[in-house]
Amino acid sequence: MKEQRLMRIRELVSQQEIETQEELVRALEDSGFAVTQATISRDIKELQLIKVVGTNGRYKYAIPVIASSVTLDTLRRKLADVFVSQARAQNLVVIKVLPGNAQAIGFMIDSMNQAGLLGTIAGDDTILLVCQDDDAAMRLLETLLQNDRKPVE
Amino acid sequence: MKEQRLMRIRELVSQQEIETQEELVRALEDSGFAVTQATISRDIKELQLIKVVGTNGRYKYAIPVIASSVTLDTLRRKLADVFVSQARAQNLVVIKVLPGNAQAIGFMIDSMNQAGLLGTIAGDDTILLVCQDDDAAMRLLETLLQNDRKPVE
DNA sequence: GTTGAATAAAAATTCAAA
DNA sequence: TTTGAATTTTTATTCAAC
Repeated sequence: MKEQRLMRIRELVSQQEIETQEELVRALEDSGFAVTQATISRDIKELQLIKVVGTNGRYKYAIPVIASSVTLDTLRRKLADVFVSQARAQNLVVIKVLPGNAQAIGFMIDSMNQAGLLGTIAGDDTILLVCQDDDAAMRLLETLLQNDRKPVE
Repeated sequence: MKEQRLMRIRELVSQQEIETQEELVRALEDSGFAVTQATISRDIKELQLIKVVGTNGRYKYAIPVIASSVTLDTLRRKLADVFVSQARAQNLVVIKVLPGNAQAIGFMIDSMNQAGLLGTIAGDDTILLVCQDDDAAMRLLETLLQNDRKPVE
């Protein structure tokens, strides 16, 4: 039942302006799901829905852009597809990819707003990642290239 | 004073994990800004910060991806830099750009989650945008290429 | 227009239960 | 593991002041 409810929540949130969890409770009721605010609060956390300010200045729930486009996972997969080599020099990381792919990957990395990553420059097949310090650079590399990891739990 | 505070909030939020507004109040205090939670609540709304679920399962404030990276404006500027030609055939839009730039632009367009845009395919210098219908295609083109517009107000 | 104190409103969590 | 009732915590807003 939970699965269906979660799906319905996504639908509802993307279709109509849901301002509060209570409102969502009511909308779900209309859809045949009887739950309380407590449950909805958990659902929202699980779905990673966010509360954004709409054009009318009021809050509403929304599906985050990051969830719909650039996830770490899609980035890793894409990177794995075009990856050529990787090197680190202190706080700098240089990643080489197949020709023509650097900009797209660079942009994806940029979009992730990784902590400790100061900036990204991409040419045709090379991406330069400028990190805050050596440690941040190491962590970033790990994060990006760790695409063999099994989901936890 | 408010301006500086807003900027500092952005900084704080992107640098450290701020879980609640009270925490932000304290962090601001350390930075020399004395404000209450009420003000922070307004600031957060104004900055359109969102509360997201972090990797540790706890909530934290964040700058929304759409606001921090791909705005329509940055996309238009970038597109203007590399734009070569544009054509529409019914619900399809084909944009030609300088060699090696199609993927990055395609990805940016994709990230914007434009309504009516079903999908994007990018090669080396060509981007194909598949829209819901002719109208959506026309509107998308307008949106993308309208880089001569003065900021309102 | 901006703010804080107080308050209302909303959301997260605890705790017990199934 | 999932849930609701109750509760706590957090956040938004009201209202007065500046």
